[in-house]
Amino acid sequence: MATLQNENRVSSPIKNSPTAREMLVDDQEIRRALWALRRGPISFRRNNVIACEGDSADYIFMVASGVVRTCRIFQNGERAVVAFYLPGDLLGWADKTHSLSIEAASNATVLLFKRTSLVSMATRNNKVARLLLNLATSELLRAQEHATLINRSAKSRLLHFLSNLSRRSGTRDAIGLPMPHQDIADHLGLTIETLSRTITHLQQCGLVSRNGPRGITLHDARLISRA
Amino acid sequence: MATLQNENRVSSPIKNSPTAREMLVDDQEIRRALWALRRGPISFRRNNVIACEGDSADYIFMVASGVVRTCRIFQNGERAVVAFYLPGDLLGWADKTHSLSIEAASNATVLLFKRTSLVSMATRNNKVARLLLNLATSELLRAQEHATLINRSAKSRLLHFLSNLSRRSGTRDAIGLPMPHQDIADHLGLTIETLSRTITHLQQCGLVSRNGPRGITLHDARLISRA
DNA sequence: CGGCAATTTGAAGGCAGTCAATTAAAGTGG
DNA sequence: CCACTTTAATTGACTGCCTTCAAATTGCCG
Repeated sequence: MATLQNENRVSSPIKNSPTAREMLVDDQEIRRALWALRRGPISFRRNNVIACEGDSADYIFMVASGVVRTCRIFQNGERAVVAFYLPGDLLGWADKTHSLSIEAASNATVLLFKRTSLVSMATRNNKVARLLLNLATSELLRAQEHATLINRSAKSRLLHFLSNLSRRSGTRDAIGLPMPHQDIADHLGLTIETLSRTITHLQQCGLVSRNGPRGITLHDARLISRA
Repeated sequence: MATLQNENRVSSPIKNSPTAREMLVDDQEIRRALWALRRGPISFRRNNVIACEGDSADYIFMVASGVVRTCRIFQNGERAVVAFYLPGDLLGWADKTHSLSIEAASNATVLLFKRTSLVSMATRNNKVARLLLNLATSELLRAQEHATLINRSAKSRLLHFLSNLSRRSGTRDAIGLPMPHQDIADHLGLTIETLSRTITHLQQCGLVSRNGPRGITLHDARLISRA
């Protein structure tokens, strides 16, 4: 399909950014140092609010299990899901207050870190400093990458999302979508109807197949970033 | 115009994030410390490439004058302008290589900072550490804010862009657009035709007025974030 | 003044949105 | 375990916003 090959980049520029999980596994020393600062884990059920827009951003969160989303609600009731966070991801960077609400997209458990503690530890341990900078940088890259979807078709947006999710969650083929279609639609700037139709379309193109409404298998290996 | 009021947020959650310029002005000590590390300034003419996608990200850039843009080119020749950077802004955060090309959107001069030098200085001076973290955080917020435009109308996108540009450039009313329409269109995910039509539309609504093709005056004070 | 680039305006078509109805799945209580 | 309720997902017909293609106009710089 010509449109497809043209619209989608085969390579992923994010591949050089190790996930939080990878970096933490790499360095036991840092893990132990950070572990001493943690609060939690705290459990949240799906759709529970972890932090509100405007709340003081005293804590940084790390997803331990499940999926967490950041949202903005507009005055007309529309919602934008800015990002999803998977186990190992760190979220909640902000200067003073959270600019987005933080919510559990599935049942989830999260760890809390006092922001000032992280910063002061970073000034004593430059491995921690590099880790934090890398984490912030990789989240910036993800956000910028997501922003490039603004002028792309529904098909492109969905393929981008699926291959990203596949890579980040570490599964090479079958993806069990851990969040409802409405969340994905609000993340990609589509309606749930268009999302459903686009999945069907990709299926007809032979790019994906479905295992029930929440199960999707990516077929085209080019769409899966090589680890 | 009901649609307008509903679609656009009156408040800007970014207002709490000081710009690089403000923070640098605030603290002479940090300014002097960083100034010692600078290379440059280097001048670039409009459309000159400052760094290519894939280049080793050894240096962080600070805009001294003019406007710098970060871009991605797709295989079909389409371009996405991910962000614009104004004087005082820091850009080029990356793990190992730049994931976007960095180009001069107008004639511009930039300063260079060796990334490893910045990081090691941050581990010695926690004011510098906080500065860097704040700068990275505020850029993350801008990128996330931009990503929320993905499901909004052309009018919303343009108003968002204009009020942001007005606030960041420090001008309260008349904005001299420092970049061509094509750059703005590629940034907002629109065509230049739609951009032009949308400007005309805003003018007919009485929200803006024009002083020539590059000059725009915002009328509705609600759209200008209060400093 | 001439030539080129940038912007504006017009007309027609396409992709995604809206509205509405159906089907499937998940949660609840008996 | 099954009937019932509620939520989530799919499919269809139609509308609308933005794009595409084309042409005219303006502005800039030699």
